[in-house]
Parts: sequence; C-alpha cells; structure tokens
Amino acid sequence: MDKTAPRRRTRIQTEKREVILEAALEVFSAQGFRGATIDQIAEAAGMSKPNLLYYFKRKEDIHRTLIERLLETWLAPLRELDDVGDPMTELRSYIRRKLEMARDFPRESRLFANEILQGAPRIMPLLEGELKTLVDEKAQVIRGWMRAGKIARTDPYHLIFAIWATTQHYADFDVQVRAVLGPDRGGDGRFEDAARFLEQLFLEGLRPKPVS
Amino acid sequence: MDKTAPRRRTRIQTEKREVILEAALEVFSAQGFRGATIDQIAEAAGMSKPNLLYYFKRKEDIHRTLIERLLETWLAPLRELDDVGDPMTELRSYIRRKLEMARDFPRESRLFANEILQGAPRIMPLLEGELKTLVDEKAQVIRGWMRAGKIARTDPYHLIFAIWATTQHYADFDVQVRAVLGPDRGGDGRFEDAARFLEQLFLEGLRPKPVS
DNA sequence: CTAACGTTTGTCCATTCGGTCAAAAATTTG
DNA sequence: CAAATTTTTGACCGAATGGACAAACGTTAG
Repeated sequence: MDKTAPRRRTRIQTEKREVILEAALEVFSAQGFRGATIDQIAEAAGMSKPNLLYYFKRKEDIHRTLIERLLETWLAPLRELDDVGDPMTELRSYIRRKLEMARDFPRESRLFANEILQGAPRIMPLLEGELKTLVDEKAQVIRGWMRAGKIARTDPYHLIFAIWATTQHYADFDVQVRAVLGPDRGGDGRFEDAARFLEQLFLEGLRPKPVS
Repeated sequence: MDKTAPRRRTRIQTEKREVILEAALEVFSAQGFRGATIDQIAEAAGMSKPNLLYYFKRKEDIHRTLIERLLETWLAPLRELDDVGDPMTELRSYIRRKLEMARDFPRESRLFANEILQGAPRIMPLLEGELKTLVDEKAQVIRGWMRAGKIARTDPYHLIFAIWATTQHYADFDVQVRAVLGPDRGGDGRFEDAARFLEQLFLEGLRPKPVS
C-alpha cells in the first residue's frame, strides 16, 4: 500500500477545482492575496468554506496554482515573436496580442501585477529562471534585427519592458484610464484607440535610420 | 466652549505624525492596505500600537493622509508641462521627471499602484475630479502642438498614459525588471538605460511628419 | 509646587480569518 | 441492493487584527 501514490482525480474534483480557480481569480485579482479571504472565494464559488478546503488544502495552494497557469498564458505572445518574419510586422503583432490580452484577461493581468508589486514572494524563481531565459532569447532576436538594419538600434530589454508596461496599463490601471477618459471616450472604443496609438508610437519610434 | 474648534497641533504631534507617515509609507507600499497591519507600522515607527492610534484614530486615516499628500507630488511634473516651451523639449523633460520620480520615490509609486489596482476605492473622486481636469487641460496643450505641426498627430490621452505606464513600470515592477536584467545589467545603471531608451522611443515616435 | 494638559502603555475586547474535524449526505462500485 | 468511497457541512479552534480605555507618566504654565 503506497500511501504516497497520487490518487486519480475524480470528475467532480476536476470540475469543482475549476470552479474554485475561476472564483479565486475574481477575488484575488480584485483584492490581492492578503486582501482576499477564503470565505469570499467560497461564496463566489457557491460552496461552503470547508468544502472549498477539501479541494485545496490551503489558501496559498489556490494562489500558486492560479499563478503557475497564468504564467504560461502570459508568456505565450512573447514566445511567438519569431525570428523569421518581418521585424516590423512581428512587433506590431506582439503589441496587438498583448493589448488583446489586457482587454480579454484583465483579471489575470491584475493578479500578476499584484504579485509583482508585493515583491513577487511566490514567483521569484520563475522570474529569474523561465522568464529571464525567454526574454534573453528574444532580446537576441531583436538585436539581430537591429544589426540587420531592420529596426532602429536601441536597448531590446527596455523595448520589451515598454511594450509590457503600455499594454498591461490598460488592464492594471483600468479604473484610472476610465476616470480620465470619462464616460464617453472611456467606453469600448478605448482599446482600439490605444492600439492605434501604440502602433504609431512603437513603429515610428523604431523606424530604422539610414546609415549616415 | 466650542468643542468642535480644531485644537492647535503640538510640536510633538507634528513630529510623531511625520514619523508615522514615513513608517506607514514603507509598510503600505510593500504590503498594500489590507496586507499592512497597525502593529507593523507601529514597530516601524518605533512606538506602541496604542500610541500610534493616539495620533491617527484609524488605520484608514493614515492611508488617506498618505495618498492625499502623494497626489500633489505625483501630479507636479504634469502641471509643469508648459504651453510656451518647445514641445519636444517639454515632453523630454516630462518623461525625465517622471522617470526620476520612479527612481527616487518608488514607494509612493507602489502605494498609488496598489490603490488603483484595488479599484481606487479611496480616491475615485480625486481621479474623476482633479486628475481628469488636469489631464484634459494638458491634452489640449498637446493637441495644440499637433495642430501647429510641432509633433506628430496622435491621441494625446493615450500618449500621457504611455508615459505614465513606461516610467512608473520601473518603480512598480522593479523586482521583475531586476530579475530579467540580472545582477549585472540590473544595477544602478538601469535608469540611465531606461531614460535613453524612452527618450528615443517617444521623441522618434512623435517626430512630426511633413505634410504630404 | 500644583493643576492642567499632553503623551504613553498594559490590558482587554470583538471580530475576522485560516484551518480542523467528525459526522452526515451523496455517489460510485461490486 | 449494500459496501466502499467521495463529497458536503455545521460546529469549532487558535491566532491575528483593529481598536477601546483607563491608568500612569511627562511636561508646562501659572
């Protein structure tokens, strides 16, 4: 009898865990880790607290699961940045995909922002490992484009940071963006406006200069 | 006897309140409002909890005082954006000042970011009032520059958002920036690199196009 | 010196929160 | 169906937390 053998996951377990994670995403992204309570998550998931704790032993387990999943989705657009395509087209697509993620997955963006703001206590290793590796790799790709004269020479790391910052801003600082734009301009059209602006900013800002 | 008359503030009160606010800034910016405890703040301020509560009746009072003060400092650079100067120079200075604030006042930046992330429950009126008014005004200034052909035509609101996002990123996402850049490139030089990059991005990205 | 006022602290309290447990209810399996 | 297993819940617990309070201590003006 091997008590350490991982028991197979039941249908109900699979389903309920999903419900819990969805509810937890809602609560964590709005309140942060410490601000969120198990009771809130349980209520949002439509079950009692002990019942929720039957599926996830600890509050932190829910959070960790959520963040680990998130990171994959989150880095997907950058992974797609491709060496072979046309640089300007690749960058435009990357910016657009990131902006779409801010629009379609704002809760995920805020969950991530919350974690980083608090000093990334739960995902530091991932940042220094997987994330850094990926960024290093893509920075090399971008540097290649610069050397080939396809885009202006500049710091590829800070370019990536700028794309992250500007796109995620529309998810993380959403209430501020809405407040400033007002009810009229802050409506559904704000993402198209943002897309147009960012495209112009980055593509013009990176237009290669002729060698003098 | 007018009990509602505001009693004059003692020397000790003035000093201690300052100590508390400094300690609270440290704790709130690192833990968020709910994550921070009065005990933590009291310890950081070097006094007992009841003593602290003698100067600020409630935890929220400390937070509110902090945020109200912050907002003035925070908007100062934008207020300085001047109609009369050369547009490109004005924008360059604005970006530089904002980046310096991210470097010199990262705790203030994080405090603000935390508040906005949680939906700005305590400062919504300020965002819709004072902040919106200021941004509207400056957006008009920028639009004037565009009409005069001094900078490229684009959306002034999203331009301001982009400057906020990129500069504050270096304070709010500092641990991520450091993790990605690594110990060598993530050192003190990262702000100069960022300044160079952002200057190029925005100034090239906004270079006026000749009318065709 | 002393009365009045300002400051500090130990103690206490109610609530909230993360988490446990045993027992009931539901489901699956043979 | 009945046994075995999984799921659900009410009741409970200890620790943490925001805050109250009165008593002690310190300071200062008359």
